[in-house]
Amino acid sequence: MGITKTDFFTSKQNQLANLAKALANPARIAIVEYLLKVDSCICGDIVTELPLAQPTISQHLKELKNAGIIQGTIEGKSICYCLNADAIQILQTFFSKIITKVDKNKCC
Amino acid sequence: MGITKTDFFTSKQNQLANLAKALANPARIAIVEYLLKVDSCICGDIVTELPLAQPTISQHLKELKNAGIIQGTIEGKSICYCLNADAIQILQTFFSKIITKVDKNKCC
DNA sequence: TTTATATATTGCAATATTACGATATAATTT
DNA sequence: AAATTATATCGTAATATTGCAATATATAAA
Repeated sequence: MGITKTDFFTSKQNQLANLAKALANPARIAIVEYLLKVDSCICGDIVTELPLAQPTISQHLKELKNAGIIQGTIEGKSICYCLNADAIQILQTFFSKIITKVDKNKCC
Repeated sequence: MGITKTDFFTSKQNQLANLAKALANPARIAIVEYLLKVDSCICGDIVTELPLAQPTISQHLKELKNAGIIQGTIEGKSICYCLNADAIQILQTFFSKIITKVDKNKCC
């Protein structure tokens, strides 16, 4: 069909999948890395930094914002974006738990 | 277009995006969580566990395996799957670095 | 060797994603 | 107010993803 069976999974599973989906693109990884480096910036800075058109960057920022990975604050005629550690913490916790719990000896 | 501009990004950025993409689906999150619980299992166990058809589970397992998140070992007529902590470690390291480096005071 | 069991592959329909040109919106500057 | 600057939205084409029925493959059991 092409539609994920969201209803059959828990809200936690859907939350993790949505956060992962927001980062499932190299341009959005690059945006996150850039924001980590400069702490905060405006959309135009990213357009200059990455080899993608302005509407494309704007769309990627929207997806990161919808997922809660970044936040945007209106500052005059531009919008200041920065990372939201809380959302990334959810992913970090999930992967940390896996790392500590995986028992290589019980693997096949 | 619908095609990611892979060539314009670093291999590290593409690697992180591909790992995230492998987990960007609640069914695959559920598979990972199930594998974490039972340490290892066969495809049929997951088909019983999740509300998806056998070909769909098989496809999800293939994607997780291609991304390096799980490994499969042939055991007679079935295939034993388990988590590969190394791949998940890459994501964990990335997110840990973000968490420790994000400076909330420099946010907008 | 026929049958059963376990998983993978193929083919397809429905939907989602990626990218961008054109254009809209909204605040700033002149 | 008109021009400029910064970002968002719309529309669209190309491609990718999701899910499954049908079928193929491959090993084990009878």
